[in-house]
Amino acid sequence: MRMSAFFGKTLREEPAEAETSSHRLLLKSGMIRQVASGVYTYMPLAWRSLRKIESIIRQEMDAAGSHELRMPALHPLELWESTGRADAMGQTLFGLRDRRDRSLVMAPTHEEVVTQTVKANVHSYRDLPQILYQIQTKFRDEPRPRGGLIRVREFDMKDAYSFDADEEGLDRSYDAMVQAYRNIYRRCGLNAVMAEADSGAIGGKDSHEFLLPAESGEDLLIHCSGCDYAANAERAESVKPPLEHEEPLPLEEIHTPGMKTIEDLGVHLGIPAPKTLKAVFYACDGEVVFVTIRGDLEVNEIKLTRLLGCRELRLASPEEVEAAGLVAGSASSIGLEGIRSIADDSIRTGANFVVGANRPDYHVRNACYPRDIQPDVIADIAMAQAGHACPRCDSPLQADRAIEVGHVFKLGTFYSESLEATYLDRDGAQKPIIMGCYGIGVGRLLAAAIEQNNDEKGIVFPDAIAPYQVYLAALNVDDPEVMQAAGDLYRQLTGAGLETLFDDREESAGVKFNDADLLGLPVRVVVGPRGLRGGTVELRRRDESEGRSVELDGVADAVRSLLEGTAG
RNA sequence: CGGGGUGUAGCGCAGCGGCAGCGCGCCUGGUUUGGGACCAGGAGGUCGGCGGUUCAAAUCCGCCCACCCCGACCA
Repeated sequence: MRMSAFFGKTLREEPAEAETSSHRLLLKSGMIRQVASGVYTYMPLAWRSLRKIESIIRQEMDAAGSHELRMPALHPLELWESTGRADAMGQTLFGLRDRRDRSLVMAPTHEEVVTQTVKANVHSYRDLPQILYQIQTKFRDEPRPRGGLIRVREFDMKDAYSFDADEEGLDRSYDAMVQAYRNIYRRCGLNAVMAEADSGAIGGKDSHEFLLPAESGEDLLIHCSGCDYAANAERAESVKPPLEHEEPLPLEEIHTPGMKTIEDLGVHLGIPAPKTLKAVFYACDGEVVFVTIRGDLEVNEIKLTRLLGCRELRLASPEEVEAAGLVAGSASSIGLEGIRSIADDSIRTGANFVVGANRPDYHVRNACYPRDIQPDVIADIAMAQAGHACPRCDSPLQADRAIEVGHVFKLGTFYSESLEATYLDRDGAQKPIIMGCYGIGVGRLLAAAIEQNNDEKGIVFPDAIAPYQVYLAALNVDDPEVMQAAGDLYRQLTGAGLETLFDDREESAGVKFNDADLLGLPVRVVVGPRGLRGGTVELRRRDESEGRSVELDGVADAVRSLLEGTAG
């Protein structure tokens, strides 16, 4: 493609609204343009890159035995009501009405429709297993779109669904998808980490996310420095730092005027956070629940929600706390009655904790479990933190922000039971089909790739997903020799099957070098009078600091060798 | 939904009661040409919208809308 005829321009100034690097670079390179909050036009450069990602995804999904189909984006609301997800999705679901006042939704995902489709086409164990996928536009009215393509309201997703007769079959389908996902990320040049993930309200036995470490990520990846344990912080387990063994001492009340936080106690009494127990009050579907956890730990609300089996969990309001007879800032579960009491298992790790005295401005020393504190339930409800020990191998855990670029999920029979998608087994018994689902956000993958591959000058595209492979820059377009040589090279490169963006614009050398760096195509070829005097041009990989001189007639071969090994 | 912020030319911004501005980009001509060149001339605006105050509103007041950031939320 000749840049003189290309559609789309790079920006000289930094886009004002962009904070994350991928958002900034996508805008500055002219790859995307915002239409509304969380809604973007993909310009030709971005679209080429996205199509390459899609192509890799298709190849790997097909190789895994999955079949591509295409489902609609417009669904009848009734279908979503039949599984209860119209309520569950809430306002995230985009809705509209047709001319006869029927309610439709813009599909955020396709479990319902695909299950309905399979129900009509699968009747026997002989029809199973099946894995179906599509690459299709999803609509989700996110409360807060952010970070350019990181979180948007309209986006393309590869969503796949597996259908099996039994759990073993589901495990095989799941493993096949996991392997396909690993291949996809590897081929895209990305080192995504497969991490244990929360399996959500529907349950199911396994769920994993593929996380790409990046500063602007919305998720926190907990991973082990010594083994391959990795989990989303929502779900991660850890061995909490132990305390030294102590003999229990008698309870002792202390005056603590104005001290309401663990920090206050530390500053004023010299008590380290792990030697305290803090009280947190939650409203679990409206019921106030008392939660006790060691002072150096944070409550993991996802774990707590699963433990309590509640639908909505939030911090209790001050009014609810007061109505329950609790003293915020000086509460403890000592002598607590009439309120469900949950404690993190960290209360077992030590003795002689400082806790609230259940009256204002007083705390108590030397509280011990189980002598003084008897919660109804003790479980792991703490956030794993960097520095905690790995639950598998005891090495220190690390924590890194990361972007979720894929999610795989063993669904079980929730949808097949709701929609009565059954099959007859060998014995003639009717059984619900066992499902899994598997998603990759295509645009988010592009954003994450840029997030992970850039420098102060611009994007450094992984070879396989770069919009073009070669940036061919002619430095002096008014010089007939230069243009002749550049034109010949353009034909040589494209003739050799190399995707080449030919910068034949009437711009200064500096502009072209800067745009080349900004766009981040893997190989840059520079044609200028200086090199031509010796019959050479300069080749340089975007991810290397040194270029090399190459004779004119060997450029295509030289470019190919620079791309080898990483080209998709 | 709570908190913070921003809306003025394609992009980045100044102006904050009295003629609509600057830089970049864009167009024309010329000179340049290996890391965002220079000179001259030019085009481009419902100042987010509606209403109010005023002789006079981009500017003051009110309401609304849009967008960004933090949080909540995110099967």
